[in-house]
This record gives sequence, C-alpha cells and structure tokens, in this order.
Amino acid sequence: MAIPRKDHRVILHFDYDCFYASVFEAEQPALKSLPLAVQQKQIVVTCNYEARRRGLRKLQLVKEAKKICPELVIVLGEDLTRFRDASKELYAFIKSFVWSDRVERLGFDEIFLDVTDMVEYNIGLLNKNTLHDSFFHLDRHDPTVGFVYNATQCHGPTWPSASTSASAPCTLTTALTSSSTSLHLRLLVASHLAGYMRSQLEHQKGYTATVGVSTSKLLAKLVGSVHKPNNQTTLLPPYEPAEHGLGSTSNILRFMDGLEIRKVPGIGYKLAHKLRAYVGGAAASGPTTLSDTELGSDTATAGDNSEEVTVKQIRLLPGMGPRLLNKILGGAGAPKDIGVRVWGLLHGVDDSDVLAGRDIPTQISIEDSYGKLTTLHEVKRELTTLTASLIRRMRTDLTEQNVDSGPRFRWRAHPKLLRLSTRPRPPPEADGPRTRIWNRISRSAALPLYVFNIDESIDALAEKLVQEHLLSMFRKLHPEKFGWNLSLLNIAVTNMVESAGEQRGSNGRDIGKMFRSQERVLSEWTVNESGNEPLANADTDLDNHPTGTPWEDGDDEEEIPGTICQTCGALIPTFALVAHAQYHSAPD
DNA sequence: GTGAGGGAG
DNA sequence: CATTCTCCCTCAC
Repeated sequence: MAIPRKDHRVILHFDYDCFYASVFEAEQPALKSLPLAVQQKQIVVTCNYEARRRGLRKLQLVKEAKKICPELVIVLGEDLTRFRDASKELYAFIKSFVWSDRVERLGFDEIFLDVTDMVEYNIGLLNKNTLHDSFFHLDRHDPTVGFVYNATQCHGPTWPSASTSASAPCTLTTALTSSSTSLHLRLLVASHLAGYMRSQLEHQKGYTATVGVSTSKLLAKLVGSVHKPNNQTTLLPPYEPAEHGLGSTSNILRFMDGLEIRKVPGIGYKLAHKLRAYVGGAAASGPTTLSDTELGSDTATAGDNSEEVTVKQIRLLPGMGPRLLNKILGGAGAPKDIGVRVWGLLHGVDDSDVLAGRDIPTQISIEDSYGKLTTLHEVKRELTTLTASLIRRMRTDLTEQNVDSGPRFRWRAHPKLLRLSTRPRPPPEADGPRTRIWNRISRSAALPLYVFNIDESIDALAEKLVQEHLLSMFRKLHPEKFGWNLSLLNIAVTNMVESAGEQRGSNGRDIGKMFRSQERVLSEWTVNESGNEPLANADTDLDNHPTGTPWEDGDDEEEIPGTICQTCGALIPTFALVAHAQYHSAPD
C-alpha cells in the first residue's frame, strides 16, 4: 500500500468575497450596485467592494463609515442565521464536486479542499498530443461529466506572476520527467478545476470567491489572497531550492519572505506583538540580552511596535531558530512546541491534513454585547432571551427528523455542559501603564436533561433554565449584589456526546450503521407492544435484528401507554423506561 | 474536569 | 487597542 506523500497533495482554498455583504446581495440583487455595509452594534463588520472603493474598511465604526460615505446602505447583521444557512448551502455545493471527504470549513466563508485524487486521475487521462484540448473529468464513472480546458497553461494568475521573466512560466514546455514538472502539472490541472468551480459557484449560486492553489492549507490560503476579489492564484514551483538549478531559491521561501508576520495564519495579534517587540528591542544588542524578566513585560515596548516586520526579517535575525523562538514566544500558557511550529510557519511548512467536515459542532454558543447592563432584572431578561435562542439553535443543529413514525425528532448529540460567560466592563479610571483589559470570565455546570424535551415550548424551557441554573451561575461569577457593569453575556453548551448516526472516517459508516440499528431497536420499543426481549439483549444483538420493522409498512399510529422521555422526546413504554434511561446515561 | 487565553473568520 | 458573534484548541490547575 502506497504511503501518500504530503508534498504531493494538491490543496485548494476558497474564500467567498465579503461574505456577509454577499449574502444580502444574493437575497436582494439590487444591492450589488450600491455601497453596502453590514452592521453589528456600532461596527461595520464587512462591506462590499462598492463601499471599499469609496474608502470604507472592515471593522470601522458606523459613525466614521457614514461620514466617509453618506449614501452608504447599512443592513443589520447581528443575527447570524442567514449567514450560517448560506454557508452550509455553499459548503454542500462545493463538496459535491470533490471526490474525497477532505473538505474543511473554516468559519462561515472559507473552505479547504484536498483534490489530490481528482488531479491525479485527470493527469492520467491526459493526451500529450492534444493538451490544448483536454477534458477535465469530474466523475470517475460518467466520462461525459466535466469540462474542456487547455492543459498547456495555468488557469488564472500565478505567483510569481507570469510576466516576471525570472521564473518559468506556468506552461508545459519542459520535459515531463523532472520532479518539478510533475508538481507543475498537478498545480496547473488544479488551477483549471479551481477556475471551473469558481464559475459554477458564481453562475449557479451567485457568489464569487477568491481561491488559492498549492500543496498545503497554509500555502493555498496565503497565496489565494494575492489576487482579491473574484480571482485565483497558483503558487508555482520550484518548491525545493535544489529543484531548479544552482542559485535558484524555492518559491515557497521567496513568497513567505515578503509577507508581514501578522499575515501568517497561526501568528495572531499576541505572537506578532512579541516578535515585533523582539525585533525592535534586540536589534542593537543581539539575542543574548533576552532575559526572562524582559519577556514577561508587556509594557516595555508600549506605544511603538507597530512597524511592519516581514517573515524575512525574523528569519534572518542573528541566532534565530526554534530555540530562540521558544524563548521569545514561550512563557505561561504558551504551547510547548511554539518555537518549532512558528519556525515551520515562517518557512511555509504545514503538514496538517484537510479534515472531513464534522456534522456536529463541538460547541454552540449565543452572545450579545451591551452598552449598559447593571441590574439583576436586566440580566435576567437578557439571559432568558439568549437562552431561548440557544435552545432554538440546539434544535436546528442537533436534531434530525425521524424517517419512520417513531418520535418525530431525535437528538444527534447531547451537550453535557452549560457555560455562562460574562465580560465585566473595565473600570473607567483604572488606567496608567498597568491597564489590564478585562477578558471574559466563566462558570460551567451540568446541562439539565429537560432542555432536550422537544414537546415543551422554547420559552418555557428558557425560563426554567434561567431560574434553576443560569442565575445561580451568574451569582458565582458576580457575588456582589450590585455594582457590576457587564459589556457581554455568553451562554454555551459544550461537551457533545453523539447519540448515534454519522461518524467521520473510513469505517465510520459501519459504526454509524451499527448505532443506527440500535436507534431503530429503541424506536421499535416505543411503538411495539408485543416485543418482550429485554433491551439489554437488543444491545448485543444488533446485527441479527430483522430488517423489516412492524411499522415501516403500516401507517398505523396506535395509542400506547408510556412516558415521554425527557431526554430524547421519545414515547417510552413503561416496561422499557429503565433500559431507556441507561441508554441515555453517558459513557465515561 | 474547569476556567483562562490564544488562534481563526 | 478592541470593537462583532461566534468556533476550536491548548494550557495550568
């Protein structure tokens, strides 16, 4: 069995252009020609390119935005439902092109695809004599499905750009035998797939995307952003210095070197700040002056430190390497391997796989921010509103309709934990050089089972959850009777335990089937009075269960004595109650 | 297991 | 500076 080589992977990164604004434009096409901004609270979270042409930027205050562009059309985007729905729809659309299950969503508006198998298959079918008139096969089993393309050149822009004479253009003029050319061909073929998918996305769904083509998530994402919006970029070989003769350098390094460190995914605000501080402070004295005390001081370099620092500058610092990066970036709470990881990132190294999308999230949370939230009465009202939204979300994202005539809904997963977070507003005059930003604080507790009762109204459940759990959690967070001033409330459910159904991975289907038949067994017991086997037996006898079930052919809905399960909403016959409760109790 | 904190869009 | 409203992961305890 061949071991798949990481540097042979072909990865695409899709990034929908100004996604929130595009969702509104797709709903109301008349908006496309107007400057459009999406508002959350006092912030413009994103705006379309009409608005950007007039000088608007992301994350600007609405006040400033209006001043810059008085004719700006502003829509409210605090409710994320429409964005979540559009994101899911586009994800399913993109996924339908891809053969492997390696299609990973990042946030609402980005997708990574591993298209190695599609590219290899299509390279195998190329005819060297008619490359200019090739056919890209999108279906292994139906040779009529696909599109024609010119396999003698890349589709769309490249990095370095085709016009720069220094590097080989993205064409197939060289021998087909060198390793560089084989990578070249893979990326070239992938660029055509990317172009085709972008046009399908635009014409069938009305969304444009910016796409990157390379061999890792890191590189595909970074190179994609070279040509924005509504375009694509392929990072050309050579990817190894040795590949292209003496004196040449890897395009990976040349590309990475030009980037500002903050642009590199994995180097966030904090790490970039530490790196810039080191460049600014250690330039004169060198690496030996770096002491532990110096590293702990956040304020030593306050004020300045906003200078642009590139990957190259960091890489070429005296003594730079994983060890020094560990000293600069390590410390309390930092990952142990931070030095090696960042050193890899600076060199464009990223071995992480494109993960198959999960269909159950690890966490669901709802939050709102407030200008004034100071009384218990207000808090209780807001908690109730948020909780109702959260339960609504749990129902849409964690349940599915049953196919048969058992209970109408079944929970696909049960969160075990409830968490309440708040963010106290920083006291107005606690300033000076020691100003600490107050982050969120949180408390968690077991999530009571009654929230899973589908038959209870959402408002009633929300009221109950606030009264019986969230208020006491709030008191733990804020023991003082008053005097607090909150800028944010967040309620989350976490620690999902999947009840049954789809799992990830190659044999996940079989495991899924097994659990599904367990579900079927349970459902049968809710309607089948004649069954007398103990449920525990059904557990160990899944495979022998008859395929025909009593109610699948008949449409009879008989009235059966029993109890509605507080956990899954199923009607449980009295004799099965104990076993059913055991089924719900979480495995350790 | 809990809560803080850093990363992402 | 974070700001919005999320989601994911790792760390010290």
